[in-house]
Amino acid sequence: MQFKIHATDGNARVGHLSLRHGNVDTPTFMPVGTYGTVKAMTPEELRDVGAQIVLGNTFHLMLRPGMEVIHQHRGLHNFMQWQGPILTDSGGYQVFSLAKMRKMTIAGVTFQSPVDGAKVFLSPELAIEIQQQLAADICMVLDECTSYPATYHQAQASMRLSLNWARRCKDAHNSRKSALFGIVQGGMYANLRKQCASELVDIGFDGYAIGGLSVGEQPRERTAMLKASIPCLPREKPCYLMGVGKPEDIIEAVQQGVDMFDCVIPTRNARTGFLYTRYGLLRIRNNRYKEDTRPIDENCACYTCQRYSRSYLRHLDKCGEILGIRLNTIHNLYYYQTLMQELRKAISGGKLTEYCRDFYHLRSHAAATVA
RNA sequence: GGAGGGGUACCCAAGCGGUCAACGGGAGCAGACUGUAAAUCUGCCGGCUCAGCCUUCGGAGGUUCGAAUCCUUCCCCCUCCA
Repeated sequence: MQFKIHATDGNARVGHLSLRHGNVDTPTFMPVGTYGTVKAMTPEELRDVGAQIVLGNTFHLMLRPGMEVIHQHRGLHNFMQWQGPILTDSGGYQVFSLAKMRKMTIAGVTFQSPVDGAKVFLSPELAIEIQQQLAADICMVLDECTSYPATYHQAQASMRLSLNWARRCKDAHNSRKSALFGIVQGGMYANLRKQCASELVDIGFDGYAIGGLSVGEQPRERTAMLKASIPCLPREKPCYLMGVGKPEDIIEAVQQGVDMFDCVIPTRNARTGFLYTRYGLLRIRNNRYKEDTRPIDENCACYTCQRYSRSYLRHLDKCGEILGIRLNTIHNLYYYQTLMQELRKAISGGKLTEYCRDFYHLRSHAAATVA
């Protein structure tokens, strides 16, 4: 893996990531494809929407279809027919999201499978082995995504466990074909974040992620954690903010120096009729769009906006038609990719501040326009 | 013509003397989703001067302290037999 920074603007930077299956321009947004598919999208549609790299999930894929099947396809790329780069999450998020159905020890996590209820064990070593079998371009260490709120002691214990696991992941990682990223934890405590970041850097990773955010905290807490963590990380390595976020969250984090993002929001919200526009959120289910013949966003060049009216999309949503989900997803992903492209352009041109100002300005005048 | 069954809020549908403004669904309206157990979940859904009151369970009348629930009668639907 190679990472080159081409331009900076404040803490923000534009870079280029060379991975085994292709290249990625940063800051980048990675659509989430937990089960080996970005829901409702074909790989061609993903590419057309501008995605350069997608996520897969260790935990879910090891349960279903299981590594035997993936192995028969010689990896996840062939299996899902996405030939671009893939980053796999380790299962650390499931430690958080499936908290009611797992038990943790220093050795690893025992989950109750959400598929059939069976006991499933995941350790740092296993998480890496599986990600290597998936042929991920970027593997993530197994971590504990600390829940929120957490006391200082809880956050500290959680961070220590994640560090222990990070070391073991580093030891287990034996393939030069994939990169390995460490993950900063530490709850909402700046000194824990700093400590965790420093110790990860001592271990040495190809890139560094900031995890355990967007778990219920206030935006200002999140920013504070970014400000605590990022300066402790090597600037020449990619910085990945996990699971974030909404457009405004991404803009904030890019200004802090984050290079990579992933989030289910554009895809999940597309399925529930929340569409993103430069003017803000548009809830396509709302009655006000019943007879609205305009596209979602008149300035959007996506497949959906080039063809379909708000009225039609609302109709599809109301009828529960699959096409509605697909068209909405195409739009939201296109919006996100365009946002990233514009951010890269703004940084390259040294105009990030202006870009951000315009972003918020358009939104503040949004309500009327989206109507 | 004869014998049965039924008419409940926008729709379907429970209730069969009080705890019923009336179970459930659906539709409708609004909201939420941040490394996806999510094409999911939540709230509202007769009216009002809203911790109370008013008008509702095909129509009209009656019994009762009290009825959507019992009786009488009328209207309308459905099934079977002639």
